[in-house]
Amino acid sequence: MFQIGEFSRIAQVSASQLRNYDQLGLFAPEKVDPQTGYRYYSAKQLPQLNRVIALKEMGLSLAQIKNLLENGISSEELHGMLLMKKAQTEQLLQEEVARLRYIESRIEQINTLGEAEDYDIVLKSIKAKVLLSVRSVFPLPNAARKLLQEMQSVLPSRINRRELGYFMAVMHDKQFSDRDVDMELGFEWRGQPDEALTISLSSGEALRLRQLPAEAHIATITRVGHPKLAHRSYSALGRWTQANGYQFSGPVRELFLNPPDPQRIDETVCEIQAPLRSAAP
Amino acid sequence: MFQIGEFSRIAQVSASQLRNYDQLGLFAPEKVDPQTGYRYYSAKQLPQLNRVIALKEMGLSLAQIKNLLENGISSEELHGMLLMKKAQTEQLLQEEVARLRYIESRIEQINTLGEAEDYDIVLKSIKAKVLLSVRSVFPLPNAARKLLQEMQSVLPSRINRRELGYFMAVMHDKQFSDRDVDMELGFEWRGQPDEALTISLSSGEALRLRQLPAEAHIATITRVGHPKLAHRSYSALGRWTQANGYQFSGPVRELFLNPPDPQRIDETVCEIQAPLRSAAP
DNA sequence: TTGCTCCTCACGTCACGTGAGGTGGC
DNA sequence: TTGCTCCTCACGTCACGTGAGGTGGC
Repeated sequence: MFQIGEFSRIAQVSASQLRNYDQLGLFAPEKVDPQTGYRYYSAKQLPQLNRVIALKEMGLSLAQIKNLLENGISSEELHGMLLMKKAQTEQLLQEEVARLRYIESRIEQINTLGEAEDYDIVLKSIKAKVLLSVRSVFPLPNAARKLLQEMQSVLPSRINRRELGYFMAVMHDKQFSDRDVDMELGFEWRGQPDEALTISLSSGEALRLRQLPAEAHIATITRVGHPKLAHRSYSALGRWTQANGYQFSGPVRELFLNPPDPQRIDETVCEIQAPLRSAAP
Repeated sequence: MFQIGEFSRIAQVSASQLRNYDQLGLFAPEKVDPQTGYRYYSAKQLPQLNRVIALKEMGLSLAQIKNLLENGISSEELHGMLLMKKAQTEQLLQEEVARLRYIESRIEQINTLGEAEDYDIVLKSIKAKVLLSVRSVFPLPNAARKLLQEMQSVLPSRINRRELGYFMAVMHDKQFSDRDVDMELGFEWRGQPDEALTISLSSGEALRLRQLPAEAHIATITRVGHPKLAHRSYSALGRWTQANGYQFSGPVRELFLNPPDPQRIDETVCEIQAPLRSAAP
């Protein structure tokens, strides 16, 4: 018979772990001295303890292990549990790989720029949404600004303010440019979907409801300042996307948390959202 | 200004997280209503929050992030921290890979045997130790047993019992067999190292102190029963080692927790220890 | 008698999540 | 007035590690 200390040295399991397992009813000493409370373990118990350790090694929780040992699980059930655990572990592994790439991309950033970027890129996901928008090709940035102004003056008389969300732009061009931009402009729509809804504008175009699909992985960067400086954020997004093993997979969106106000254009806050997919390895 | 709920939706950070960050002094709302305690955040704060999220994503703790933000860390320091974090993450990644292999080997086990093994393999590490031992080629298992008996009768008169640890065997053969086995037999030595110590045996051989090196990675299996059935454990070790991406890297050891007693030979408890190295990929 | 080992609480860890019980703004 | 959102505690999570304060065996 071994005292807890000797047994813990043999099994390479701490004494506090052994006491813990005893208390949880997971693995009890063969004998406990009723006078002193001393726990005594036998060598024969080692295989039993090793089973606990092995199951723990596979990432099962102590509660799961207890359940499993008490109910004398069948091979099929264990097989099923292990398959599930395998999937979870593969997921975790992916996350660690992503984390590692993330760190490497930051190190790379410092190595090339001499410092970190002003704004940080964060991975998110977004649900499908409906936009009340118009799509058009804008020869110059000014044309887009005029359209927004018209929307802001026309909409309040036609629409309940509470049905509108944030102002958004969807960039349908593959290349970043500020000339002849194919862009969709509008507001998130929080009201009932109504296919017939049409709001005509002076240009002859009209705002209509359009779908924006959900995206499981988007890279976002939220920046403060004049929209004409957005290209820096775009190039940061591009570098990040490549360094983290992704590719752009759809039109980039801009979500304006502070709508661009001509009076306070330098305080514009905009989240650029780039849908991603994993790059082919 | 946004209330906490709206801000949490925009940033995709839970409200309880935001309250937590506020309390920790990590990221505070721009304004707090003194009457109601309501927290109000501005859109301009998003980049600041994103910095916290980005650092968290890289696996830094909130305490580290706070420290880093408060002391306005330099690029060099950040670079250093990231390199360290990278090493840690690579380590974690390795562990996840090992865990995954471990799970896969168990699934494989069930697939081929129809059930799990009786005994579980556990990875450990061991320190260097000294053995009071004799090395010899034993034609038959019986010869080894006789040697052990002689040691047990001779040693008590020559050595203080407290200087001896467990009985061990070191298998110097590459192949598992029970004929003409090149084996080292002896006891762990807990006393002072003394090169001159020599205990002669009737065979003409002598027990001497010998070094056993430390091993960072050993696969162990602890089994109960007659030593002649050990080959099952050896083949389990072999399968496991291959499935988990290792190779044997040195002589296998057997540690007898219950010394083999002819009267109770079926109660022998023995831990088989196989030193490992990573298999070339 | 002196170490050594063991015992049982109780609390800390880490980053939140989840109520309970209550209040402010449209 | 009715929801809705917010507030502050306080406690739970998970698997131990770390004392404090005390006792048993050679």
